[in-house]
Amino acid sequence: MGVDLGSLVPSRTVSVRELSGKVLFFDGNNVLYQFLASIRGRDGTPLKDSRGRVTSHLTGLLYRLANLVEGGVLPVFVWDGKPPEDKLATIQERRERRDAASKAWEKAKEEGDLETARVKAQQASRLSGEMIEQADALLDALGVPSFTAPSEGEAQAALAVPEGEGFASVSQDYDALLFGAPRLVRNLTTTQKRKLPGKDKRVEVKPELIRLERVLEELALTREQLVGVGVLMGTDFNEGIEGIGPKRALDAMQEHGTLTKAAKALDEDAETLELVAEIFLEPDVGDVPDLSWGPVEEEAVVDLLVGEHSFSEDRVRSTVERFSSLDDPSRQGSLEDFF
DNA sequence: CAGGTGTA
DNA sequence: TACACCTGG
Repeated sequence: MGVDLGSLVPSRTVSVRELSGKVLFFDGNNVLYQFLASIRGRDGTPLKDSRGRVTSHLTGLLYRLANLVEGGVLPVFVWDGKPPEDKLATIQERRERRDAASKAWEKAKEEGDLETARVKAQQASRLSGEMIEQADALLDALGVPSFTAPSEGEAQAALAVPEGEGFASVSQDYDALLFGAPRLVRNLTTTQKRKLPGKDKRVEVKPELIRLERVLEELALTREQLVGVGVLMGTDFNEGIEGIGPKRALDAMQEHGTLTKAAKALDEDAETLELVAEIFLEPDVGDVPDLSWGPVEEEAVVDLLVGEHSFSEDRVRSTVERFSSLDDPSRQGSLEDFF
């Protein structure tokens, strides 16, 4: 998922406390997918309500947001609209991979191989339109604003982030940087521990802040060149080149300056790669609507989570209390008015 | 993922 | 108090 820039980009750890009072634009689909893939029982089965419908995305959203809002964060969720045409081939491949994982999961479960079952179950995760609707209804009841992007939520979130320290994108994917997000927060959890993929163990992961300006400075690249690095390595929209990882992609862009020249030097189809670069450099985004936080509608949250999805009422009510900081009426209107 | 509980 | 383990839904 996303472009693997981790080994190249400089970052600093950041605490939730430091993010207090800041407006964070969440890549909603990315965040829900993380919950769906990680909030699971021992054999890899996600949490479900009494009717058998998956609830991992709702559990994750409720508790994650409770911590952040309690810490003073002002969240905004951005959902994916229509996938870009260019992405269709990749999406098709992904569907095939998921189907294969799904079959392997069933097989591993039959054979009692729990570890493999868990891994395959995660790979089989899929986020449905219904899950997004449920999550959006929950946000609405909690007083957290959301909107849908024309296309990629990641791109919309990245470009919605104004200049200024009061704002950042939130996603696990480095793609946000290619789309031009001035600041990106990754690993935004409160307990600083995260389950290792596949293992039933947790490892310390601290939230980190990445500044695009700093990345470009450090790597001595323009944003166009950074996109070139990503495209050479492979993104959600293209496969990448065999034998080219972060190091060689960076070297190639530093040496040749443009993606076209680097591609030619590597004997690759420059035209196709430039088309992929265009997705990042000319993303399909729209205007950011006026945003407002609160009030928190406790009864609506209870109806949804307890009535509809079998959550425990006591737990829900006490968690909803933690959203009270959003009831401040000064937090309504357009973004420029906040700071 | 995050909170709660058991154990030393 | 610290941390491994379990549950939630």
